[in-house]
Amino acid sequence: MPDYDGAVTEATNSGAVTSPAKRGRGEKSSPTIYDIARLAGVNPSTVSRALSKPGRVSAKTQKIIEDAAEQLNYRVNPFARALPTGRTQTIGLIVADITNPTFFDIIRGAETTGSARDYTLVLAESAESPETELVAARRMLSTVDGLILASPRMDDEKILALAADKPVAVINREIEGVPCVVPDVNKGINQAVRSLASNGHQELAYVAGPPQSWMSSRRWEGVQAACDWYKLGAVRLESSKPTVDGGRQVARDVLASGATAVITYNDLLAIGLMQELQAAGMHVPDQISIVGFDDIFGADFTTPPLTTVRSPLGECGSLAATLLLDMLLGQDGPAEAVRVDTELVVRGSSGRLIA
Amino acid sequence: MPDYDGAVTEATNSGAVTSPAKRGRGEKSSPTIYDIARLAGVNPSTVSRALSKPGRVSAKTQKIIEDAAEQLNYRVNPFARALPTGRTQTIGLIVADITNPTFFDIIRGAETTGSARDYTLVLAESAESPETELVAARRMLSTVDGLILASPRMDDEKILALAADKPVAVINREIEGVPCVVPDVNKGINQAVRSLASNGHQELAYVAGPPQSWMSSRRWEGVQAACDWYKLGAVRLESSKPTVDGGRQVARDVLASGATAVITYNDLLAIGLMQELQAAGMHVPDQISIVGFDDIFGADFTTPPLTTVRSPLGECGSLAATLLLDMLLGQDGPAEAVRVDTELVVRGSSGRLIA
DNA sequence: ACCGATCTGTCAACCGGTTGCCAACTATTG
DNA sequence: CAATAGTTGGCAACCGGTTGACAGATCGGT
Repeated sequence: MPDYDGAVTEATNSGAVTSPAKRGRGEKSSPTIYDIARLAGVNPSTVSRALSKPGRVSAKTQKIIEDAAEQLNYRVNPFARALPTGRTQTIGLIVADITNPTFFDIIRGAETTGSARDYTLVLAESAESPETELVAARRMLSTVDGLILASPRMDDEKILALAADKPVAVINREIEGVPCVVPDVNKGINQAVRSLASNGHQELAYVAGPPQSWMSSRRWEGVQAACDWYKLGAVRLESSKPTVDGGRQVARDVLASGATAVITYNDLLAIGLMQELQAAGMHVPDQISIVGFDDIFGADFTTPPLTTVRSPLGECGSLAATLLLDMLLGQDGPAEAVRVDTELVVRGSSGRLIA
Repeated sequence: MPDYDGAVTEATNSGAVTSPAKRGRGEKSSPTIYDIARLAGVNPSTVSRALSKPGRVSAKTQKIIEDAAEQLNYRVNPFARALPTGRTQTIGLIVADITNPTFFDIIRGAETTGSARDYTLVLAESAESPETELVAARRMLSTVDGLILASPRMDDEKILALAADKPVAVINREIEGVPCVVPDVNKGINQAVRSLASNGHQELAYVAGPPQSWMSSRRWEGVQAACDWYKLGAVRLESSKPTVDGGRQVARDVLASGATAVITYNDLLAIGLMQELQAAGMHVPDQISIVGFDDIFGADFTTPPLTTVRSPLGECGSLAATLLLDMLLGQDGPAEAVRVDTELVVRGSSGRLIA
């Protein structure tokens, strides 16, 4: 069965190198259902039904219309369809930072899942700013069928307001009444802290992420709880930004804290921190152990390779897209957050403390 | 002056957690120019002109209408606007692989430049397949005002066919009649080969990228020319895919080639190659020097950090977007490809050959 | 005060689909 | 064979802006 939402056929264009055909009136613009109707000898509305409402027209007419459509190489005009229906076959995704590898897998997961169900992904970034994020979200909301917010920085109430308008799914944050996909950090954190404790560490530092980050708070809580259990001291340090550079800047505070093990909000911080500590002559992991979060691209390039708590980010993106698309089909979102597992990936940046 | 293309105002929504308002008829859907017209006591067409054709209506009426629009928190319906005009205020970007860091900066560059001129970026990936790329391009073309192809894999003629339809800009490839942004690899390659020659290398291997990659061929040509000049032997090796994994797989061939210096099509290959060679006991750079391409995120995380020929990818994305947007304003594209400079970034993975 | 030029707002058609409603047609059944 | 139920196709209104054509209003110049 041909797919009128994205048919591909060889255009009989012999490589003219003029400027693109202007959309002027009377130009040879793309065929419409009216063209098909004329060719098939039926009413345009019948064509519309044949192409989008399966079963509404008789098999015979259906066939005639489909043949005519194919002959004309017809493709629906998405705007004409969107105008009366509001449906656009697109979903929006807003990430905090396009160049942060953490989001790569989320983007790909959402894109792949969306494509598989004939939805196009529209991407925007918030540059880690709650305001920019809200602007982007509002602008998007009018053009997409639903929205995925990955690690949103704006307030819960803003998100709820958006969700009241169109379906919204959230990754890396839990909000009552909005479908969420959240890595359950406790398992991974417990593994990490246990591993550090068994390697002789007694004082641990957590380098936090952006203050608006819900996930950063959860991770800190998880670290505190695990440290309590394993009888480690835990101190929280702030970072200026959740990037490699932010990690370098926080190195001073880490040293000053006296901790021998560090868990950072994300891998970028961990990498920057490790670089700076090594530049200052510290030995990782002999003198200080470093554990990151997310297992991003590049985490295993470092020397030593980074120990990290892996979240299945691709799966998060894919799950969020699935949740969203199911909601678009009229299903209710899940009653509570969908949790995915995290796990410790032990590499070389953590290990026995050599006093 | 308020911006009706993306106004943000506090919605007076008190956090109801029901499912999103359905787009049913008669719902409290968003205000239209008809609502404004009624409120302002003018004709809808006047409203339309006031909001989009500066100068066409009197200052007084303009003011009245703008006030009414603001009062109603009006925002244009993009579909209604797109239907008669064809303009959508979006540009499409197709990349070969979303998770390849090479494209991160391109994406961000295009996104930033687009946003600054009130265009939204729509992203798709081709998964390195010419067919998928064409499908994605065709699907996009009907919904965007223009298209950027980053490192396209499809044939020139296909691209020309697309370009005949809507403005297209291309990155990392040169096609007669289509505006292109192309890093001029020769400068960087010359620096690289000279550096390698001066470090005692005599046999060099180039690890090629995907066969459809125009840029891979240019790089190979550049390497050949430079090796000729500096009197080095040059051999070309094929990779299965332009990823870290592909780099690992080609390590065997590199060793078999007897080359003491390797230039790879991109950094991912270089990183994988280096990992595999080191795992096999080789010492980088004492026994073999490795030079990558692009200076992607993470290239400096490796041990030793990667020497690489940097292309200003962010600038490429930004330039391509600028070219495209200028064409949308009616300007002609540049007569020939826009070239940006490349330069060698010397890090630890290349150096003196210790025989 | 008159006249043409310019400005400003209105009318109506249009972009290309979707859909409620109705009439005609087909099939089923008594 | 007629009555009834179920299908199928057509008509026309509608989604929300844009725009060419035009007429009334305004204005400057003489």
